[in-house]
Amino acid sequence: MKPNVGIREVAEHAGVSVGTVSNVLNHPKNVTPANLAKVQRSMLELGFVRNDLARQLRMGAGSTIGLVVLNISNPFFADLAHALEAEAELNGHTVILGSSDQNAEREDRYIDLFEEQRVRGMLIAPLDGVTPRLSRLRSRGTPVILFDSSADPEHFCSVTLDGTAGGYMATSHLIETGRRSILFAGGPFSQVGERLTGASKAAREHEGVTLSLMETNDLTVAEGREVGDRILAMPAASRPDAIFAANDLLAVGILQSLILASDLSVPDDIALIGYDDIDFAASTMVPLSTIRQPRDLIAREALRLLHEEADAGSGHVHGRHLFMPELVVRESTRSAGAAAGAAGAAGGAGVAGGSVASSDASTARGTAAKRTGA
Amino acid sequence: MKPNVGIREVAEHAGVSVGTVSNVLNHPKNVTPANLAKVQRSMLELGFVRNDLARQLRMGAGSTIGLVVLNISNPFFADLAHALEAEAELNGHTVILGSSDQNAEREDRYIDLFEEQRVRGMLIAPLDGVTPRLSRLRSRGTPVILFDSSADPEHFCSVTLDGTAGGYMATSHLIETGRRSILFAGGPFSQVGERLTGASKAAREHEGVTLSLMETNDLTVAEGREVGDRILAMPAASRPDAIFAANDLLAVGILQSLILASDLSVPDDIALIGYDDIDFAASTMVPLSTIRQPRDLIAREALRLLHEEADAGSGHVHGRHLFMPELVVRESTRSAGAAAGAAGAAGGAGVAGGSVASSDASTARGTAAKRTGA
DNA sequence: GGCGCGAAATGAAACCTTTCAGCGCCAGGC
DNA sequence: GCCTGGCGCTGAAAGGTTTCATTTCGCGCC
Repeated sequence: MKPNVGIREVAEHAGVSVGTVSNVLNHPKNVTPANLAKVQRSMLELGFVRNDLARQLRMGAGSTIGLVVLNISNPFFADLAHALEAEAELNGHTVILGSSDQNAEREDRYIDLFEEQRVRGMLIAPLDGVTPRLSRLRSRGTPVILFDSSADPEHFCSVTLDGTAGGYMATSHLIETGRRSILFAGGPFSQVGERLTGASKAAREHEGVTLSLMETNDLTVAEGREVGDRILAMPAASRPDAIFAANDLLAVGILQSLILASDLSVPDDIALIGYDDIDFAASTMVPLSTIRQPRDLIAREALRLLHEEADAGSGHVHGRHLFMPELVVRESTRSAGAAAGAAGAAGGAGVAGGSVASSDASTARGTAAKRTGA
Repeated sequence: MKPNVGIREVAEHAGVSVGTVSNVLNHPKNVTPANLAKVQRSMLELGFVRNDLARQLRMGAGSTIGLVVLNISNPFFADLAHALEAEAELNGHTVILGSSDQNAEREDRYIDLFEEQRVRGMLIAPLDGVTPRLSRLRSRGTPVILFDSSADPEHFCSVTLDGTAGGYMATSHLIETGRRSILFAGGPFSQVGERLTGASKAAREHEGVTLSLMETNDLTVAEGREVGDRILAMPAASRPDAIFAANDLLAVGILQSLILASDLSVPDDIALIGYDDIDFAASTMVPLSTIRQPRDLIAREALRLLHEEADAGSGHVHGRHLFMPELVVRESTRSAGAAAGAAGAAGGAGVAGGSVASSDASTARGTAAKRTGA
């Protein structure tokens, strides 16, 4: 219909210069009320829409934030995306989405794509830790914030939950409710390594506790059901009395599988704890105990860091921000005898051990962040 | 570090003109192999990254696709986003995300934001049907594809499941497995109207079937639990013997609530069917019968339409694309007596009624699309 | 009435790319 | 040997905005 109507047409129509129109958009207070009104009327009449591409081009950098997650179908990432997007929108920023689907090639393509789009910064849950590609990206000037606490805090900002503490909490909780033979299910281990580390630490600190492992290819419901089936196939005597699933999806699948075999009860025969506290965790047949990650806090902090890095330029000091997770006790780990303390969201109650990680945890109370600067 | 390195610096470094560098990027075959190699080497050495903003600006329109959904935390939309994004990435396009959170103001802001970004097109699950704002958007030239079959096919392309057919299928299935007193739970009705229409049509076609309604504010697990509680509060005699929940989240909540009250059994006392077939539907304590929506097909078709509309310009003929949903039978509607036919994903088996919608459904078999052109 | 000052408006430059008309050059046909 | 055509390269224009050095205007004050 109309050939593109730009700032120039508006200026002509309103009888002012392009500079004035630009000022109306960006520095209204430097414009006479009379002119302001005139220009605004012209904009309406012509149906002017500011071209953000040109704007970003001229201004040097984007108003867009790239998010690369492992899989957007995972409710944890969906919630994270949701929180990020709400937070970004407050500043007129926009989130563009990339789901790597656990595929390094896709991850690379998204990084390239986003860099070409001159995103203001990227938030990445990297597949293989920090690759050279990420380093190059950063050194070219694109702020990068990682969801991965194993990153080198010298060169990258990262925002994560303390997976070691979380794993420790979960396992300690299982131990304190009387379980002794614990199975850690999850994988690939490269992705859930910290949780495993925490779990094994807790196990080592207690006499008579054994921790066994079952690695999965993925953290999905389907994989969980397979884990469940494998457990059911074990001789009853050698079955674990508790399972720590590396995320809630897995736990849901395990639960499903165990419960269909009606001779086993959760939590009486086998206790089960997950990780993430996705919305469904409270809605499974046996409501799932889990480790809660404050996604909105993570999102907010990630964006804060991103902006800081974008604004400060090279003078920026990277930091690793570890949020302390929180234990959420529900039915699936109820102790066989009496209930262990108050149920509900009593954070960290079971993590009174002497380790550094756990004392940090109880200090931080699940909300504060600890900064490890460079 | 480096001042931005652009096509110009590359040209200088390689000893060619900017035009040649551009050709290397866009029409490599018009460039001498020698020059091509020289330029590519220079790009690598300088760490050149093409500026997509300038590119899009010059080329007139974007490589970005705006997606505005009701809530990205809803697994149905998360899956849709996932499918879209995978599909878009094939063409080097990018998906930017907006979650309106059932809030008209947010929806508006996203539409504005995306228009300013000169998206190639928008996919919108509109809150209040087609608003004047959407019409204006379209008339200014941005392709708009709706997830809402109630849209006027004269002026918009839309891609949806046939909600009426789905509602009819679900309800017919309940009736055929012997249920007579059916409760439709969901809302706001403006969003699930078609499903309700289909349900009430199926009810009317059968003697002795009553359909009652319970409106919700939202389609979430929490609302579902409230629905469940309300049902439990009813005198046992007047409780429905089947519930058709307008989506799976709601159904999950209802299930949770009913099952915690252990005197009721699903499906024996109350059958339950959901809508969407989210991943969790198969993983709830009682696996949930539901209506499956082929999300990846929808995504693909939506993008096809979007590109068609973007390329064809004003000569484009809008169309409404209705995909036929598919009945997925699981435990939660098992008939009280024997199992009704094979369980599993036996599509449409229960939808042999004489109505137009259902015969279309069995013809289309859940994959084909029916086009209602303008 | 003239001077100077601050506020407001101006218009060209810059951001980085793609496109395109034009130019030089070489091979081949006459 | 000259003309034609084709191929590759060149360099400037265009695309819409913001920025900024300048110009213009209005007003108070001497």
